[in-house]
Amino acid sequence: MVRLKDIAEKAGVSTATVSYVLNNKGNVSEETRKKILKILDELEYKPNQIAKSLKTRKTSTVGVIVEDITVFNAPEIIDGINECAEEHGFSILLTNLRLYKRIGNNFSNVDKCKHLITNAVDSLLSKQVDGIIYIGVHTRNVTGLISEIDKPLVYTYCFADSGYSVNYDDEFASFEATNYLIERGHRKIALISGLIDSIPAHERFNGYHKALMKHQLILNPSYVKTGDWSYESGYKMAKDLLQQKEPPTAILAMNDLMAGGVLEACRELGIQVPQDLSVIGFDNRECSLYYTPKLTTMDLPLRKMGAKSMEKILRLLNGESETIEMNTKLRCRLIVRESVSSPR
Amino acid sequence: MVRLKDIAEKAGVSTATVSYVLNNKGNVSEETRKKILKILDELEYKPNQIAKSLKTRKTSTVGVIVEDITVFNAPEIIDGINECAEEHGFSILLTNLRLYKRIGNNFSNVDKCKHLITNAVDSLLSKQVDGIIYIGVHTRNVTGLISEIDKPLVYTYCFADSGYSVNYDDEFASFEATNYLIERGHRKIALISGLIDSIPAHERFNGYHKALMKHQLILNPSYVKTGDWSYESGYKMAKDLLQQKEPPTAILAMNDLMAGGVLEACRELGIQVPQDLSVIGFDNRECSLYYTPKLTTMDLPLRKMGAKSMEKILRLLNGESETIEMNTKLRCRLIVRESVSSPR
DNA sequence: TTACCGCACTTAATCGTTTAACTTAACTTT
DNA sequence: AAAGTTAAGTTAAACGATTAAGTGCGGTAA
Repeated sequence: MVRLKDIAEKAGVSTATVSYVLNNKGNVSEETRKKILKILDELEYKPNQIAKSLKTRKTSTVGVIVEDITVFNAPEIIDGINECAEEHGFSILLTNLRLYKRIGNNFSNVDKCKHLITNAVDSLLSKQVDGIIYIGVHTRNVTGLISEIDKPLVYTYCFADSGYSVNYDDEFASFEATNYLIERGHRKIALISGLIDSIPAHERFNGYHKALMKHQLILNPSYVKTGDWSYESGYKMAKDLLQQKEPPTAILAMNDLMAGGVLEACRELGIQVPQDLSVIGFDNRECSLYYTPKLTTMDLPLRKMGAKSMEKILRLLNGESETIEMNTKLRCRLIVRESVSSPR
Repeated sequence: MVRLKDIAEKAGVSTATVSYVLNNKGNVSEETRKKILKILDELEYKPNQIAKSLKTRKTSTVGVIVEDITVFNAPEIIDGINECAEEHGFSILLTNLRLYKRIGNNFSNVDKCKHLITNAVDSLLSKQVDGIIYIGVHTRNVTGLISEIDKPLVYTYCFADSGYSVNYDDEFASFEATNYLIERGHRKIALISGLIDSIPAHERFNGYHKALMKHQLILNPSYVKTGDWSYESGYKMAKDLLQQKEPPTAILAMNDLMAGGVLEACRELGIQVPQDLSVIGFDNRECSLYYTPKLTTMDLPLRKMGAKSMEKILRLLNGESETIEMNTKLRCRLIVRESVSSPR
């Protein structure tokens, strides 16, 4: 291990001078600087960031808490964080809560959940991270799960009543998808919703409704079905919808899994997609590319969300809190593939 | 920020005593201990791990370098690392190389690749990680990409000629899959290989071959096709195979994507799976669950690989290098779903 | 009585940096 | 010539922990 002191001794100067050279500070003659630079290179000096951090009280490290890293979408968000962090010399201290494996899918055990989160936060703070990004699972409101901390904190992919957050614009995305179908000539557009008690389900419903209204179309309640986000529920709801006396000519599913179920139902019922029925999904999940036909779906700005979250952290650290948006909503993008056409 | 010193002052003792209480060391009377514990709790003392690390030269942090976190399988491995790390009070400093986005898929630019890795390693060493785990993309040999370091280093999901590594047993997995088909009565078993220049493709071919030999079956060269791991290549090779004069009754694809292509080819050719043709995939990728029919496939021990890698790091730190296996190969597990039956 | 031991602490050095404050010499200004 | 300024360093105190070595005291053994 080569220390600053070793460099200083070899160069015949004080550690302060070496430090000044490393940080481009203070007054150091060109001659001395060159000499030190040379020795630095020769001895392959690598600064000990731990020591530096202790003195400067900055670690250039951001703590990332993710509810479950193996859950769909989390890696892309982390990737986005990583990209922005790296550009600014920051590292990522990752904490995976493994919430699904530990408390199941219903999150009813709020206490245990809170306990896990508190532990994670404490551990990160102990390691002196400069800020924390919390990655949720989109559908949940995490208000109150993290207690006040005196470092920058940004929530992404989840909702929080207070504090900074970064999400995508569910309502607008749903509006656009519906609008796209209408502009292609569809009038009988069905919606397969996810669980009704989630915020995104509400917002997406609103977007659907607003698009209908914009074109003076009446919302037909028998065209709105509620699934539970699963493939099977999409299959089931599609059968319901398509066996009505006046079936829809298009179905907007609130995620790609349910859209997959719709496609399977169509195969069974002998309905051709997109000739007889147009289908739009949501998420641009990888599998949507391997459906037959390839699914037209909404792509989520996941990397951008990560990058934006990190950017907020950096600006917060920079004391720019006045000028930072509390809740940022990023735009989704419709990926046009093969599952939509004009109605016959 | 509450420091050890603050606790000591409030308790009327020296910082040493407080430190001894915190670390359960030294001689401290029960009375003093209780008093300190109480104050520790009252002031919500959180040790500064940076300071502790500087003194102890241990950070309880493992650096994880992943070639691309958004690539299939990486999150599960990280999850496994995380689980084991957490159990032992370790944190994960994550470095995502984003190799695909930066140098494309061919990895021909070895220099740039090496440069990125060297930077990542240096950065982690600067932050004084106790060890490093390198997560590759399975198909590659990464020998020489990381230069010698004097800390524990474990490769997983990739091959390295020297050093510690953790992988799964490709050959045995392929042997088992083939054997399963044979035991169900198949004799005409085709193989759709991935790119032939990769280590796993070789090993899986060997497993396939050995299973045939075990049952005195002759390897029929026209039953072995080489794809490039993509859905489309699976589709194309399946068409080749199925339009031969004597088509196979079963196809083993070296990944789920190509198996998906096989299923699509079957739909087009009016071939019923599994009645007319049995199909086995490899990877247990999420999409395989949404194929029609649901795909029988090989599940990879990803979490276990992560956990095992972390375990090796810990044992290496513990000075147990004598007793640690250099290359660990973990078993895969066949997931039986709906795409295999006995031949007619 | 003296020597020794163990208990329950304290003292102070240390880990590898940073940085405010100081020093010294050379140069400028009046 | 005296005073002031500047350049190019050095000194030494932090940062918040750990820990070897030291201290003082009461008890025990020879």
